[in-house]
Amino acid sequence: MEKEPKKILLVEDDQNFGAILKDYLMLNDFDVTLAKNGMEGFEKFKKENYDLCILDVMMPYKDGYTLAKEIREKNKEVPIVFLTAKTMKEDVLKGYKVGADDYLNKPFDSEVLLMKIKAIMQRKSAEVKPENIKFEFTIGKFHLNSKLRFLTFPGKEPIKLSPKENELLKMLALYEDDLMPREMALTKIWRDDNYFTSRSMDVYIAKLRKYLKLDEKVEILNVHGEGFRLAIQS
Amino acid sequence: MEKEPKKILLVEDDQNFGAILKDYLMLNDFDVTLAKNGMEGFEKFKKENYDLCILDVMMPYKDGYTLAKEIREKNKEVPIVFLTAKTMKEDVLKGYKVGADDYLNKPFDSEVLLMKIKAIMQRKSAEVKPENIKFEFTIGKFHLNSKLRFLTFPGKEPIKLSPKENELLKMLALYEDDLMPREMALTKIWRDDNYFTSRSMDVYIAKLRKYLKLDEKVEILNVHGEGFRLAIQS
DNA sequence: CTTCAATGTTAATGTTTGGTTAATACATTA
DNA sequence: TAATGTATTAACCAAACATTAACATTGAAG
Repeated sequence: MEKEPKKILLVEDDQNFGAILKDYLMLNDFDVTLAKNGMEGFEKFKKENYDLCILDVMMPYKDGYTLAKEIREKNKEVPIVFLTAKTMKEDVLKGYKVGADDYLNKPFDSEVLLMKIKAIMQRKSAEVKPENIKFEFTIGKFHLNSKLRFLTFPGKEPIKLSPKENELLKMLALYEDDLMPREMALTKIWRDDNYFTSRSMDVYIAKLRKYLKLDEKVEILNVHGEGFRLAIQS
Repeated sequence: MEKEPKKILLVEDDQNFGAILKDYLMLNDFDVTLAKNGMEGFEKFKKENYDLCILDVMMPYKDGYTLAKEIREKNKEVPIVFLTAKTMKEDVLKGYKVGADDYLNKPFDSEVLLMKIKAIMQRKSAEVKPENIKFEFTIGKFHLNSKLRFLTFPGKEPIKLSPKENELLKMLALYEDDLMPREMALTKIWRDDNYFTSRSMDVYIAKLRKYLKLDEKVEILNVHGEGFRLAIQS
C-alpha cells in the first residue's frame, strides 16, 4: 500500500533558497514542484492538481500577488501561502485580499512552515463537506452544531447563534489554539475589511466571550494587531 | 418478501474498533464491508454499489477526506459519513506536536451513529421514490399517515390535514431533528420561491404548530434565515 | 510617561425575517 | 350556486440580526 504524497507547488525566484526548501519539504514526504518565477509557476499550476501553493511575494516580472490572483481565478479552493521577507502590514493585508490562507516571514523556522502546512491542509479538507457530521465541533465542554447554529453546554439550554456568531465561532474552532488572523476572518465572513466591519467583528467577539464564560477553560484571546486565538486549557 | 439489507462500506484503520463497529452495524441488519485503509476502501467501492460509506478521517496513507473526494468523483449520490472521533484539536495540532498518537478515541456513541445512518438512508430513499415508499411517520406521540392525510394522537379524534399541511409536515418529519431548509420546502411543495409563497409557508407552519401543541415534547423550531427543524425531545 | 491605535463593551438604530390572525380568493362538489 | 374546505394575500406586530456609535480600557512605541 503506497502513500499518496501531497503535491506542493513552490514558486521562488531565489534558486538557492528554493532548492533548500524543496529538499526540506521532500524529506517530509511532500511531492514538490519548484518554479523559478511567476510565469513558470502559472504554467505548472495549469498542468497539475496541487494540494498547496507556496508563493514568494517578491519576484521579478510577476509577483506573488498577481500569481495568486491568477491561481484563484482557476481554482477557488487550493490553499495559498505567501513567503515574504517583509513584515509590512499592508503586504499581509493585500495577501489575504487575494485569497491567501497564511503568511510566512523570511527567514522562518522550517518547523513552523511544516506545522502551518499541515494545519492548512487539515482545515481545507474540513471545509469540503459532503453529507458529513463535520458541522460539529467540540470546544472544551461546549459542543457547537454549526448547521443548526447552536452551542450546547451540559446541563444548560442550547444557545442559539446568529449566522455571524456561528461563522465566527466555527472559524475560531477551526483555528483552535492557533492564531486566527483578523483579516482572514473579515475577508471570509464579512467579505470586506474596513474600519466598520472590523469593529463589528469585535462586537461579535464580545458576544462569543459572553457565551463561552460557562467554561472557564475556554477563552478567546487577542493577539494585538494580529487576530484572535481560541485557547482551550487541557 | 424480505427487504434487502443496506450495504455499508466502512473504512477504518483501527482494526479493533473497525471490527466492533462492523459487528454492531451487522447486528442492526446492515450488510457491512470493512476496509482497513483508504486504498482498500476505494478498491472495494469500485467493485460494488453501496448505500452508504462511513470513513474514518484519520487514516495513514490516504485520509478520509481524500478518499471521499475520490468516491464523489465516481458517484455523486452515495451518502458519506465521516467518523471523527477525535477532536479538532487532536486532528490539527497533535499531528505536529511531539509524541506519538495517544489514541484516546473519544467514547463513541454508537446509538447516535445508528440514528444518523437511519435518518440519512430514509431521506435518500424518500428522495429517490417520492411517491410510494414512506408515508407513515411517528412524531413524538403523534402518528402521521401522509397517504390518508391523518394525524392521530392517542385518545383524540384524528386530525384531518389539508394537502399542503400534510406535505409540509411530512417533509419536516423526513428531516426530523435536522434542518429543513426553507428554500427546499418552497421549491418542492410550492414549486416557487418568492415573498408570497414564503409567507404562505409561515402560515402553514403556524397551523402545524397548533396541531402539535398536544405533545409538549414536539416543537417546530425556526433557524433564522435558514429554515425549520422539527425537534423531538426524548 | 505620553500618546495613539487597537480592542472591550454596551446600547441605540434600522432592517430583515418570522408569527399570527383575519380577510379574501379559489376550487370542489353537493 | 351555495356550501365547504383550502390556499393565498394582507396587515400588523414581535423577534432576530447586523451595524454603528459612543465611551472605556489596554497595549505598543517613542
